[in-house]
Amino acid sequence: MWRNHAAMILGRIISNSSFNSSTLPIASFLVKPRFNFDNLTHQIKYFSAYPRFDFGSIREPNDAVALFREMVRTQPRPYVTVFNKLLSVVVKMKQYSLGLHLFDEMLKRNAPVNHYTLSIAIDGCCRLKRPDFGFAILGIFFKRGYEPDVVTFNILIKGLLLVGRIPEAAKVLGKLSAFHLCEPNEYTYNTIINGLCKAGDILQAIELLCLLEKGKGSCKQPDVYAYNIVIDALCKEGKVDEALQLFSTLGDKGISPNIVTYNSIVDGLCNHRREDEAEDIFKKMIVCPDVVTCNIC
DNA sequence: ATAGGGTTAG
Repeated sequence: MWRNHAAMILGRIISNSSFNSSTLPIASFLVKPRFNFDNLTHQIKYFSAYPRFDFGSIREPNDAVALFREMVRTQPRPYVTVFNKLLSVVVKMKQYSLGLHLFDEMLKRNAPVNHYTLSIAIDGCCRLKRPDFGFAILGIFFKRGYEPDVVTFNILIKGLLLVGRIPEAAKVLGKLSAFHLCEPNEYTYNTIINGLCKAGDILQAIELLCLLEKGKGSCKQPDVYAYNIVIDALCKEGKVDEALQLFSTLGDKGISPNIVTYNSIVDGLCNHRREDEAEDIFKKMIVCPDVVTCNIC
């Protein structure tokens, strides 16, 4: 939908003005290769007793399993970061069950595990819509003497929101400070703002946003992510004027809209037959890179 | 020392 809108608006702009594409600089030609010490690092790695594993070659789940088997029988055993990297690759492939299976194998085989590993595993549970399993893994933290941090709790809160357990997510947020578990950060609040919006409760999301703007919630001012979430939700709800209103206040708040902000606004306007306004916004958007371009020249 | 979390669209 957005591509069609963008193409249409671009067509309008190009037919109304004269852009000169020949002035675009090719900055990379100006950058001469220089000596750097990366080669040295590479040599150290090359001669290291610890084998490298090529995670870039993983194309399908079976590749990950093969690499995992190789890793568990390699001596000396690869670092915990290497296992974490593999788990993370599997989760990014959306192979959550496989990721949890490998995590289970790691525990059984006494492979190295730390709080990163546990957080990745909890993320896998949450994405499978089983935050309860995630909380079970939280138990392993305490059993092994690791401390969950704000990232761990953000993952769990997101997991609860994903299955619509909003009151429990709010309860967890409250306990973070009450039990001195960790200090919520911008990720925490943005996760909750997003959860509220996706559940259709934009009003409560805006309420939280305003609370944060007033400096409550012991958090920094809301960032561009927070505003993007609410602006997009308003647009999708058909409240495009409210979205525009919020959008127009960003400058005063010291927030630079980014490509996501513009995409949501332009899409919202076009979906309500307000192409002229979309075109104005679109023009403002493409002025920004021109400034950088001129500086390079 | 190849590690974990938040936004749109496709």
